[in-house]
Formats: sequence, structure tokens, C-alpha cells
Amino acid sequence: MGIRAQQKEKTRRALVDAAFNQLSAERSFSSLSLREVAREANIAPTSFYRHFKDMNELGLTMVDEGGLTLRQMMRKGRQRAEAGGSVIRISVETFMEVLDSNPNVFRILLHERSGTSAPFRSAVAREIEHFISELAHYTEVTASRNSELARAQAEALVTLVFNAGAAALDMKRTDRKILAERLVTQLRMIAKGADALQEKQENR
Amino acid sequence: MGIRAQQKEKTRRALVDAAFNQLSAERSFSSLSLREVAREANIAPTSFYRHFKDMNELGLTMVDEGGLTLRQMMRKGRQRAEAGGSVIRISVETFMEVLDSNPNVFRILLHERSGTSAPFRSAVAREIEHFISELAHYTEVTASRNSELARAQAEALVTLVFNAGAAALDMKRTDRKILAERLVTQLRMIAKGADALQEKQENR
DNA sequence: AGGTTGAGCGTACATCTGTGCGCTAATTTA
DNA sequence: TAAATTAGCGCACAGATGTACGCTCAACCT
Repeated sequence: MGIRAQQKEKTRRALVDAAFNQLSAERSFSSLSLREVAREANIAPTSFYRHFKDMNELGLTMVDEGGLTLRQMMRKGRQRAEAGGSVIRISVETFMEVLDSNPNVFRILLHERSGTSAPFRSAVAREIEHFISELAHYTEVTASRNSELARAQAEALVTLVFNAGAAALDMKRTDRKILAERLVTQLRMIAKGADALQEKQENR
Repeated sequence: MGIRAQQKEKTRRALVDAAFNQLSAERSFSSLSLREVAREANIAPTSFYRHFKDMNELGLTMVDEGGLTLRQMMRKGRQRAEAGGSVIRISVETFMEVLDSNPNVFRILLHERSGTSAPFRSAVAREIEHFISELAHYTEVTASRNSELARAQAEALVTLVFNAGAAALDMKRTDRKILAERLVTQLRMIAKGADALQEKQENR
């Protein structure tokens, strides 16, 4: 890669990083301004356009990165789970760790999931959909669950996990621990409940 | 009430209504501007301050109204449930109806629940907390569930319901039907699962 | 009846926003 | 080496925003 392209990539990164940096509990993506992001990235506002058509394009890039993080998390969780132990507990722990080290990546996913921009919503939905369908497939196989039930179960699971994630984002470590514990209980409920429903269906 | 106070109340209402009106899938409360709200309410921007200290105060008023709607919904649901039938199904139906007739009231609750303003978040949390604890208490009594489990169950329930609500807001009637059906399944999972967990605890 | 209150208005200002335009200077290409 | 490309900049502009200030005049109180 030429010097020029290298520098361009660096600046682009600076923009993305600046934007991630400005996210916080008090600041959502839609409240960021092009000028502010450019300022933090140390470029002139107008130079922003050399990299992104507008702020939305930047945002979608960030969502994509979030999706990547999500997939990496899933891989990590699976690896750990293979080593044995409670799948639920391990998954929750992994989730919480990843959340802890990428808070702002999660912020944009969690927030824009129910945000005001349709493109954002569907981008996030697409990323989460991977998650759900992979999970549903996993349950379908390992627990020989019928597919409609597996889907409902996976959806409920992901909903609870992400919701807890959103709540955990701004908690102290101790409160987070309690939350994680409760989440484990809730996920167990879902698992047990799905078992029961399946059984009931089969006996009909 | 004097003519003067009456007129004032009317204008205040106009402001609140204007703000609710401007909410939509593409427009969250935080994206509303004082001037725009004032414009729709047919008063000068500066007159806004005769009624609210700032936009935040308006927003919190709206959240309070949302809480009221929530409680009315709960009452309605309870009445219907007493008439017999599946409690879960009836509750979901009631929820969907209320959602349908007060979309923007729900929008502000659902959005600001994970929004960027701490006062808003805690205001919404307070309203939802009513919901959860009442539900937990109900389960504790009718299913003689231990209180920690009841709490976890109620929380999971409310999470799923509100999440489905957020998704339903911008769906066509037919898709909503499917969503509601899946929600019922998920709530049943939770109920069954909680039963199972409780049983397991008691046999230990 | 006469004085006080206060809802609503108009003007004004400082601040911020996104973005069009044309330039520079370094890199790349031919 | 000469020409072409392009990342980044500074300037400028037209809007929009929140809000301070002082006025009016209808309603209210005494």
C-alpha cells in the first residue's frame, strides 16, 4: 500500500475512533456532530467528506465494526464452552467481559437498535439476526428442539442478554455481578421452559 | 378555576400534545427543539418558559403521563383477566391494544429507557419498576413463588414484553400478530421455566 | 376602581451546525 | 521529469438553536 493510501487509512481510523470515543452514557451517535468528530480527529471539518459521504455513513461503519465484535465474542464463547462447564454461565461471563472491554461498541449497537434511523436499525438488526439464527440452530441440534420453538427461545435469550448488557454498561462491578447472576437465572428459566413446552407439544 | 389558569393549562396541554405529536419512529424526544414544539403549539418560543424550565422538564412530564398510561393498562388487563382465560394471552392482547392507541406515549418510554439523559432513564425506570414489582408480587402470591425467583421472572417478563412492544410499534398488523404469538410462547417459557426452577430449589 | 400579576410576544444575539468552493502541496502515474 | 490526482485546509455562508430582555394587555386581587 502506498504512502498516500496508508495515511488516508490512518485518518479514516482516527475519525472512527474519535466517534467511538465521543459515545458515552450521555451521548448517543445521533448527537455527535461532524465538526466535533473532525476536531477530535485533528482534521478540518470539510476534510471529513474525503472519507465519508456524511455522518450516517460513518455510523454504519461503526455498526459493522460492532457486528464484527459480536461475532468474535461468539467464537470466544464457543471455544470456552467446549472446554466444559455450564454453557449459560460461560456465555454470560464472556458477554460481560466483551462488554467491559468494548463499551462503546456495544453502546452504538444497543442504542441504535431502537434508534431513530431506519438504516441504522436494520443494520443492527442484521447483526443481531446472525446471533439469533446461529443460536437457534445450535439449540435445534444439541437439544433436538423443533425449529419454531428454537427460534422463539433464541430470540428471548438474545433479548434478555442484550437488555442486561444495556443495563450493565453503566453499573459498578458489584452491581454488574448481581445483574449477571440474575441473568443466568433468567436464561435457565428460558431453557427449562422451552424443554417443558417441547415436551408438551410432543405429547399432543 | 379562573379564566387565566384555564388558558394557561390549555397552552401547557398544547405544548405537551405538540411534543407527543412530533415523536415518531424517525424522531426521538431528544431531537425535538424547543422552537419547533412552540411553533406547533402556536406560541412564541420564549413563551415556552412560562410553562417549563426547559425541554427536559417537558420530557419528564411526558414520561409521567406514560407511567399513567402504563398503570391504566395494568388495571385494564387485570379486569379482563379476572373474567377468565389465559392470563398471558389476555395480558399480551391488552398490551398490544394500548400500544396501538398510544404509540407515542410508548415511544418515549421505550426510547428514553435506554436514552442519553440520566434523569429520563431513572424516571422511566421508576415507572417500569412499579410494573415489575407489582407483577412479582402477583406471582409470589398466586404461584407461591419464592421472592427472588419471582423478581427474576417478573423482570424477564417485562423485558420481553417491552422489547416486543418496541418492535411492534412500527409493524403492520399482520406482522404484529406473529410477534404477539411468539411473545406468548416466550412468556409461557418463562412461566414454565420458573416453575421448574422453583421445584428444583425445593428438592435441594 | 386602581394597582399588581403574569402569559405571551418581538427583537436581538451569540453559538453552533453542515457544506460549497477553490487552493496548496505531496504523492502517484505515465 | 512532467502531468494528474487527491487529502487536507481556510474561508464563507445560510440556517437553526436556546435564551435574555423589555413590552403589552387581559385577568385578578383588594
